[in-house]
Amino acid sequence: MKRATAQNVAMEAGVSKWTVIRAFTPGASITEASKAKVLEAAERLNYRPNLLARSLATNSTHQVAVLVDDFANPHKLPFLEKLTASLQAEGLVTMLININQHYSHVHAILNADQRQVDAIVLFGTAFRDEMLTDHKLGRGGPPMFVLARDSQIEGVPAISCDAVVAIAEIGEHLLKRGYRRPGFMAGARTLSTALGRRRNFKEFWRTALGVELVEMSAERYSAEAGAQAARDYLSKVAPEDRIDVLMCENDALAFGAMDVARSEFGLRVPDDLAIVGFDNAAPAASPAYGLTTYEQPTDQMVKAAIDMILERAPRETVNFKGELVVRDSA
Amino acid sequence: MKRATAQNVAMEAGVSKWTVIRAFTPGASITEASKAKVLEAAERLNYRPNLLARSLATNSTHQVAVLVDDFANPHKLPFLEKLTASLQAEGLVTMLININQHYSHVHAILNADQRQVDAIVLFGTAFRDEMLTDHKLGRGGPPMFVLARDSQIEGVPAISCDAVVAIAEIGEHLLKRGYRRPGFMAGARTLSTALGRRRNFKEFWRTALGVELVEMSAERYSAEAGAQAARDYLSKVAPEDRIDVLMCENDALAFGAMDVARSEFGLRVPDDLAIVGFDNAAPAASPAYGLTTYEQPTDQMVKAAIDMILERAPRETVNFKGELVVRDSA
DNA sequence: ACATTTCTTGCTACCGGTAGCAAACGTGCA
DNA sequence: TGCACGTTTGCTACCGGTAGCAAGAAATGT
Repeated sequence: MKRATAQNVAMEAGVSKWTVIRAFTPGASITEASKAKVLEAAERLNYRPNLLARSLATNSTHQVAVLVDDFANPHKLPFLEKLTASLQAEGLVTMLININQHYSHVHAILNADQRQVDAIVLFGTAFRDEMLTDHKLGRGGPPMFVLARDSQIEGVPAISCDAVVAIAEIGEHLLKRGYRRPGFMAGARTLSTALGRRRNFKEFWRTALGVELVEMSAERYSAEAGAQAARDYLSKVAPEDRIDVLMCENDALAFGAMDVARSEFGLRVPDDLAIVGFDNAAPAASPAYGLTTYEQPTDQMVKAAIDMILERAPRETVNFKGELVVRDSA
Repeated sequence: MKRATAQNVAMEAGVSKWTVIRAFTPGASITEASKAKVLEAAERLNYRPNLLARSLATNSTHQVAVLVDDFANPHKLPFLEKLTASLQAEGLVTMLININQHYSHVHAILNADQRQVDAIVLFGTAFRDEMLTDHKLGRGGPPMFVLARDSQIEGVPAISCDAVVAIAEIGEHLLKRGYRRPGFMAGARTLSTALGRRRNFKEFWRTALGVELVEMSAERYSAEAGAQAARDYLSKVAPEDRIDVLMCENDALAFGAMDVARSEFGLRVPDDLAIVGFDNAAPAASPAYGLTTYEQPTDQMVKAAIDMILERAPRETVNFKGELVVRDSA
């Protein structure tokens, strides 16, 4: 059984289809009498307006594509929750696109564009800027934004947490606590994102103490990859030559590293090895980890992204200051 | 600048718009010559077909609404990853809808329906069956499915993990390990879902040992709520009167309970209190928790859901057997 | 009572595609 | 050269709404 259209309701109510539309358009010019008549007929036929047809006519879908490529990061879930809730509060709906080996960013952007989304939010880490600059959508394409990562892409503003300030805060804290042999674990060696935090952290120690950073790289941004990278390092380097504090590019890596340090190498955290993460993912707060980490100002970031999408704010890169969360691990 | 339409390309290439459409329709009847001509003109104008218009004409959007209401459960993320990836592999796109206090199931279903989605997947826990039975979409509405939960709703098949078998397996394991004073922590006392696992578990112990289950309820399905529920119980009951094993309705609750038991009450897990979860969320595998839990057959479930959506399988409730994952906690 | 203003209703045209029929085209064969 | 046939192309009608104009109805003023 096909669904009822405005035309069907119109016939049922004995009016024209435009009167039916008006009955469903808030603030439209229509008498109470005909509105009631239409609404009753609509009820009888179980009429629900077709938003697809409306979108086609109004040239606006109220849909926002959100591209996610690192589901391994547990922090994605609460962030996604806030993002979807805030979008919905503005009458926007989320098209969630999973970027993976079988579904590239370019593919996703093309698809989202053809579905006439109002905006595309790149909410991930694993893409290279070149991917996107190569593929300009040209005229009429939806505006794009990068969320929770920086971006050098021309015409694609980024909404992110201020990495310079964050790293400086973390560095100062570690310095004050007396750590002197720092290490850094990056999540994916090839990405320009990784370079940001790493470079800042490296620079910090060089300037502060003239000390060189020990660098290691995990294959991906996951606890398993972090565990493996830590295992590689710890089994290679003798206890007396080891770093005394490890900064991980995100919490997922930190959890893996801490697990390995404690259970496979019998190290005490923070006494033998201090660990710092980034994101303040849920398990970080648990006494099982007690991870010192850095919390991104997700509320502000989400708000800023939505303001840009709705053109309530200028579409330009913005940074927000996050907050250092000190716990037991460092 | 507005985007180019088939009509624009047609004029540019000196053909009719239908020929342009054919150039973009695989297998359509068109000569190589005109196809090349059209494609070249399309390239010049940067033409991309409008899927909205196509959806309106073909009456199929290739969009599936996925309603999620428990973002607090870390297990949702990998599950969502699989679901979106599999949908995309079939050419379907995910409309992610966040159900919360400000956005009800009914609201979400109405919206998804008006956007003409091809199917609606209820991927959550917090809804009551009545909510949905009350609100039948009537003729022409998209098919609905319940994923990872059971459902008694008429006409809404459920794809879930067999709770009876799961609870029996867990019970047998605990019995064999010698636990005799069982407790159960539910995530939300009011929901019928909760009743399933709880009832089965209760029944199991009653039948096996004639023992009564100690029941407790958390406010929500989150680590914090689990922690609070455990705190309430442990501070109320003297050590000698306590349960010796606690089955939690999901891992998130178990993590919170374990944290509290160990760090606030100095209990050893599993010696003083054994703990079992459900879902096999990522942190369960970590040595920090080593949680004995039950893994749902997510791959099978996702596949089954998609087969039903695409009508490759009959649309009827199915159950799949999961797997007990024994670790240190029980 | 009649002119004028305002509100309500119906209309045409349009959004950008798809479906399927009919005409135009090119080709093979007698 | 003429005819039948299959292929290619263009056409009308349609999907279900929106925009904005114009005619008709009702309310207001004098």
